[in-house]
Amino acid sequence: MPAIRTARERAREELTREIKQEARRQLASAGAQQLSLRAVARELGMASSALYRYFASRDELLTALIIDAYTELGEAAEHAVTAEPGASARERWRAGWQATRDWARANPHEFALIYGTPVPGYAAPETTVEAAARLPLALLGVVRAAPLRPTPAGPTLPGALPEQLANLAAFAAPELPAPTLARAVSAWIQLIGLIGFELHGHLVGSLDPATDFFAWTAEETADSLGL
Amino acid sequence: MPAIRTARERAREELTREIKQEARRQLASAGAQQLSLRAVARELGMASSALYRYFASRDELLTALIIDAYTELGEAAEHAVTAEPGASARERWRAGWQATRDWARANPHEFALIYGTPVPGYAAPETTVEAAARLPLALLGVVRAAPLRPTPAGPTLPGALPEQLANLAAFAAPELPAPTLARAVSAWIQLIGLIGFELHGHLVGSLDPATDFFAWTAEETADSLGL
DNA sequence: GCAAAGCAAGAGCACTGCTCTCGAATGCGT
DNA sequence: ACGCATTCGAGAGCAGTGCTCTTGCTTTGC
Repeated sequence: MPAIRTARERAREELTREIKQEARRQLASAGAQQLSLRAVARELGMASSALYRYFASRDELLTALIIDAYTELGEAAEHAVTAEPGASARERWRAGWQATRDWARANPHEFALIYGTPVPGYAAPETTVEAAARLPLALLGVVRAAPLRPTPAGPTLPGALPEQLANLAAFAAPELPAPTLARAVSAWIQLIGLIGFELHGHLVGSLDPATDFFAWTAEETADSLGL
Repeated sequence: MPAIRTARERAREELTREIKQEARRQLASAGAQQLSLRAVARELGMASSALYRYFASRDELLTALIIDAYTELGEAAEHAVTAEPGASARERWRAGWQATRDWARANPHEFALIYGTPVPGYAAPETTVEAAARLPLALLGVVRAAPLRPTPAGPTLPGALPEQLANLAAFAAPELPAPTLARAVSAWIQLIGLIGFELHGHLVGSLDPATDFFAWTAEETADSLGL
């Protein structure tokens, strides 16, 4: 793709960006439910129908926002786990967890968009999975790079789980023992689940604010992995 | 409340039930997003405006469905953990987990409604919390009734967490040690988080179908609690 | 038996996502 | 430098939404 482009192409790109930007603003202030194409167009001073030259549908706009959110969260985590070169694996694990929670609390609607109920009937095109994988891969990177202490043997892996884990390990972490990989996936779910619970009010009246419980959970999962 | 009621009251009650029933049908087939008051009214052969005599708003109808879903899930779990009188604590734990997943897979939209993104701006009136508590209390009941094996001391409880856990224990499980209670909450989050991941497609391409991973997680959490 | 309360229905408002059409601006090949 | 095809913005319009208000009718309680 050449750096030199026609005025039309540049205008198109810029407008596409502006639309996403305005949509994101509305998303952040009112949530995905309330995101309205007409309101976006209104705010941008254009006809609502003109918007369809840039996004074929509301869902397509949302999908673009989903990818952006995954990417942003993934980058935040990646940056956190690599920020301190001399940091121990446990410190990097902690940093990754904290960065994830911080991002989620700063962008609750974006978090809900990617880890909450899928908004349309269910549209996760291939394009999203790469962006979606960045957070778990960043966390997994910490585990892979760490000298793992031995951990108590857990329950035996039932049924097809060893095979599933082997397939997963094949492209994500070939050197990791299957139980460790399983615990890493568990930790990822625990991370997202806990943040979701906190954000969606399921801990109100018990462990809310969840700051300390979150920190404890980070340590507990690190322990379970042998970090 | 007397068993004898005016025809009007009986009609009102019956219609309220029918509205919820039809709403639930639409919820189950298309999700909360698509639930339309007008469509419900249409299906029931009445004017949409008449519906507002029974539910003040769409959100109120949804809240009613939320309470029903919490209750149903809670009852399913309660039944599961008490079904086999002679069962061991671990077996009852397993049964509670399985029942939760089974219900969620049979009622994915209902599950998303209660444990996904809050649909309105955020309306969790007091009425919902009692119903919402049934599932975690049912699972906690298994832990309380069990003779717990000693478990490795986990990370120290940071900051205000001991106090939060003490408050929680005060009305939910006074006899449980704080770390065990914390692990129980973690297990609850793990349960819901894992089901959410499975249902919302976050495990596609890795550990989906999640049946075996789910079973393994149930064992792992039971281990961590000393069940 | 009658006033009061509860009720259903219709019209209507302000929205929504989305489509189609039509003139204007733009880019490319000649 | 011109002409044509593509791209674009805007407007009108469709079908649908949640919700309100008014208008009559039915049931209830005194």
